[in-house]
Amino acid sequence: MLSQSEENYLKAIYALNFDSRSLVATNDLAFKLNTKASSVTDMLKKLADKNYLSYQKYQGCSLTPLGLSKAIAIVRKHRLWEVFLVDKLNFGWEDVHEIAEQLEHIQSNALVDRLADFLGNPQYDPHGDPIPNSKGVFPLENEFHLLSESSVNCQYQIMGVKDGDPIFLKYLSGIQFVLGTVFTVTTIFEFDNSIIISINDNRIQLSDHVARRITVKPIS
Amino acid sequence: MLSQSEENYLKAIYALNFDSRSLVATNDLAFKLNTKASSVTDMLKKLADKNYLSYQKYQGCSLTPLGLSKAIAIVRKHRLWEVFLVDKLNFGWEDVHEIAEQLEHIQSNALVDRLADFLGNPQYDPHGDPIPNSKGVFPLENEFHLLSESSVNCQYQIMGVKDGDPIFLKYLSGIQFVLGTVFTVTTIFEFDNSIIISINDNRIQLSDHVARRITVKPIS
DNA sequence: TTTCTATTTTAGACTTGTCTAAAAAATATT
DNA sequence: AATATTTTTTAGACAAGTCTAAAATAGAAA
Repeated sequence: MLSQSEENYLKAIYALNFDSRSLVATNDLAFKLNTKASSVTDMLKKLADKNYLSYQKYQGCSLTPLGLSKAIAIVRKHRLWEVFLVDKLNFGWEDVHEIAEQLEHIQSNALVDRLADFLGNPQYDPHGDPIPNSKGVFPLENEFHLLSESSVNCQYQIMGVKDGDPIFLKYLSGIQFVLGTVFTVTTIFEFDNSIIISINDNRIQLSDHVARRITVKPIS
Repeated sequence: MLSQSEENYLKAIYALNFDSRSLVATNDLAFKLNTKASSVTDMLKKLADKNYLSYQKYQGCSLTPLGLSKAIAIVRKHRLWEVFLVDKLNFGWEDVHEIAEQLEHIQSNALVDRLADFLGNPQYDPHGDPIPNSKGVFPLENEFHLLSESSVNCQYQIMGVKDGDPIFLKYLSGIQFVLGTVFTVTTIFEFDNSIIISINDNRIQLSDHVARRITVKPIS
């Protein structure tokens, strides 16, 4: 059985390295978890002892299959609860992250599975992030890509936002830029990668910073 | 802000003494919380410092208004989540307590209030326990109960029938047993729970089967 | 009223998760 | 290659919450 802290570490390691390409650095984890590197070192030793991750002094860590499955289970819970909060309780999508951070630690397999059924086994959460099934398998990937990789004069639909910051989300809602919105890329400025899009005749300029955090789907 | 442990202590004190009649003993709390008396003493000091309860060495404790309102808020959350689990996720009412014990600690006023709305602001949980509203006020108790739970020599008025079967209703009218009828319980036979009532000097025997389907109100 | 017993508190220790400050290792710079 | 810088670990401390064992108190019995 994992403590909430331990679960948060596994989730953070997964988030920093979900493609399992390289090792996760102690400092990066400390930053992500808003804690100190020395605390991270202590926890990594403990989780390595429990076989949730492999860890070599000074080299960083990576999840074992056991740790990975735990991390994915937590992600599944988090995203299902977000769907519940938005779809059933009518929360705004920018307000649900903090509550889901708490709900994701509730321990009960039956609860998660029944919740998923109740919600109609959704494949994506309100931010457009994929929800793994009870076996940890993610829905098949589609042709989504980042807005920062879009092309001039193409039409796209916004499918997800890769940043939970409420201020950012509020900014997007403010400019009518919400999940499902259809728009056209009008201009791309090479020198800073900022882009101009048009949403029903409104032209809006978005920085590269913003464009890198938005997932879009090309419209046929 | 209260820790989960602190919340559990407040809830346990409330449960042991919700009529605020007397002081709660350290040992009783230790038993209820499945912990040791020494741990309880430590926590009582801390909660008294924070003004959630009043505590005198060797005398026991009782909740302050602040502590009481916190305890009631936790009870509200617990019972609302139980309704959610049973009504929406189709859990059996005997399986929900453990999960609700976890959910009751989720911190978000908006969540509780929206959950209550979503559930239709229920007044009772699946076990029949009353659910306080967001201000901590419990639903008005009505003194109705089943005729099968009546006492000998008490006078009652019939308030409802929990069975729509026309033959049953016809039988009741036949013995003058209609809504509003006042009667006295004369005898209760322990061996089969059948009872004898008298309606203006007529004595009538009713089976437990019948008594379980009739709601009564005690007369002053 | 004194003694016995049950309850409660204190004292000191342990675990978890965190911290600061200093030491060690890895990496970058010159 | 030697030095400087950054990253990471160690060492030691602290708060929360718990425990055991011993001491203090309250209430009951003699």
